[in-house]
Amino acid sequence: MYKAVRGTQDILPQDAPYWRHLETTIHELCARYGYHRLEPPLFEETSLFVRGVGEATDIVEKEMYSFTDRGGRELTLRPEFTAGVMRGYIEHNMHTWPRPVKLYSVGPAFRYEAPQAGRYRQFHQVNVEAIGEQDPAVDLEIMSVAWDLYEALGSKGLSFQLNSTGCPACRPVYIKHLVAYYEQHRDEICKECKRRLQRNPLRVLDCKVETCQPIIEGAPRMREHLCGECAKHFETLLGYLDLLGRSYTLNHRLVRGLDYYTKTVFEVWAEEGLGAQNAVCGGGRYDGLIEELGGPPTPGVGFAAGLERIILAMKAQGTAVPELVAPQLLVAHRGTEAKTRAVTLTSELRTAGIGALLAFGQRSLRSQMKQANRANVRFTLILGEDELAAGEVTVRDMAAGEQQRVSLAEIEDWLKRRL
RNA sequence: GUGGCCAUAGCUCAAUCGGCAGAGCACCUGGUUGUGGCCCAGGAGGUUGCGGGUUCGAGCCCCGCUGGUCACCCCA
Repeated sequence: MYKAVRGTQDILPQDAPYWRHLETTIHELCARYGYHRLEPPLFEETSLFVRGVGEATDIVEKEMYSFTDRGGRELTLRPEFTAGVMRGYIEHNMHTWPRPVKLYSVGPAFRYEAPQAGRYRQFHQVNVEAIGEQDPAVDLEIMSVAWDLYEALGSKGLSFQLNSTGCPACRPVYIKHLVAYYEQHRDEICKECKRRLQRNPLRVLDCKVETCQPIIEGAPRMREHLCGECAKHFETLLGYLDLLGRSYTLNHRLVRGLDYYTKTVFEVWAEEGLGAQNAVCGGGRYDGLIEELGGPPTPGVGFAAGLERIILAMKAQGTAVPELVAPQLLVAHRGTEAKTRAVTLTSELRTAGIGALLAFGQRSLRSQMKQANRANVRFTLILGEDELAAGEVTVRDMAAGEQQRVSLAEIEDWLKRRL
C-alpha cells in the first residue's frame, strides 16, 4: 500500500478548520499592514539558494531537495522563501516601485531533515518581507506583524528573542574577538564547537553542550562590538519596542542559521506543545542579500513563521477555531419518481445558494434519516409519493423532532427565512 | 547521519507460560413496508509492518529490513 513519503503528511478534513482560520488570519493581517501577496514558484535554480542562503549553511549542505530536470536544469524545491522573493523583486524591477516594497507569501517549503515533532520535510510557512528601507521602524513593523499574528490567534506563552548580528563592517571584527577568546579555552569546549570555530564561528554561541555553557557566558558579546551605525539601529529599534510596550528578551546567543542576516535577528519561541522544536518564527534584516543576488544594493527585513508549529501550539493550548460552513439540510426520498425530483430539488436549492445534501442510492428512509443525523443537518426534506402528488415536501426539524408540509413552490423562501 | 521507544481490524487497544487472533468505538443491514439520536440483533472488516531463523507449534523468542515516533544536530 502506498503511504505518504517520510516527512510528508496529508492535511485531513479534521484539521481543515485550523488551516482555514490560520490562512484567513494571515491574509487579513497582511492586508491591514499594507503587504501584498507574491507567490514565488515552488522550485528555483539551485544556485539561487546556494548563493542566497549560504554555502556553509545546513540547508545548502545537507537539506535541499535538488534535481535535474529533463532539460538539464539544476533545480531545487524551495527550502525557504526569501531567496525566491528577492529573485522576483529583482526580476520584476521592483526597485522602481514605491519603497518599501512590502510582500508576503504562504505555502509549502521543503527540507530533507529527520522528521520529528513540529518538523516535516514538507512544511508550510508564511513569509513577510519589507524591501528597500533601512529605517529601524521597518524592523519594528515586521516584528509587529509577527506579534499581531500570534495575538490574533490567541497564542500564549510566547517569547520574542532579539539580537543584532552586526554588518560586514563590524561582524568580522567581532568574530575575530570571539575566535581569539575561544582559542584560549580550546581544551574546555566540545568537539562540535571546535568544528564550528572553523566553519561558522558565530554558531558556538548557541551550543547546548553542558561544558560549553560557562565558556559562552564569558564570551565577548556582539552588542559590545557593533559599529556606530549598527549600534544606533539596534538602540532605535529597542526604543520603538519599548514605546509600544512590547516585551522582548535580549539574547546575545541568538544567531541564525542563514548567512544573509545583518543587524536585527529575532525568533519567537513557544513554551509548550512543540517538543524540542519551539521556534515558531524566525527572521531579521538582510541588507546585503539583494546585491549578492545581482540586484542593486537594497536593504530588507522579514520573517518566516511555521504554520504546522503554530497549529500544534494552538492545539496544545486548546485554541478554539471557527467551524467551517456545512450544508444544513439533506434531501431524502422514497420511490423512483421521488428520487428524480429529489435530484432536481437539491440542484435548485444549491443554485439558490442553499447548501444541500442528497441521499444517494435508494435506501430505506430510516437509513437516510441516519445519514441526515450523522451529517448533523438542521432539516431533512422528505420527498415521497404523497408529497409528490401534493406538490409538497415534508420538512423535518431534526433537533425538535417536528415536521410539517411545505409546498415545493415555496420551499426556497421557507428555508431562506430559517437558515 | 546517529541514538531511545514503538509496530495486532479504519481508530484505541487486549491475547495468560510459546498453544483456535479478540473487544470497544466507528461503518453497513435489520428490529420499524415512510422517519434519525437511545437500545437490541446480525454483517463486513486481519498476509499480527516486511523478510528470515528457533520450535511439534510464533502476534509473543532471535536476527535483519522498512516505517512511525521522540531526541541529538539545525531550524519553521
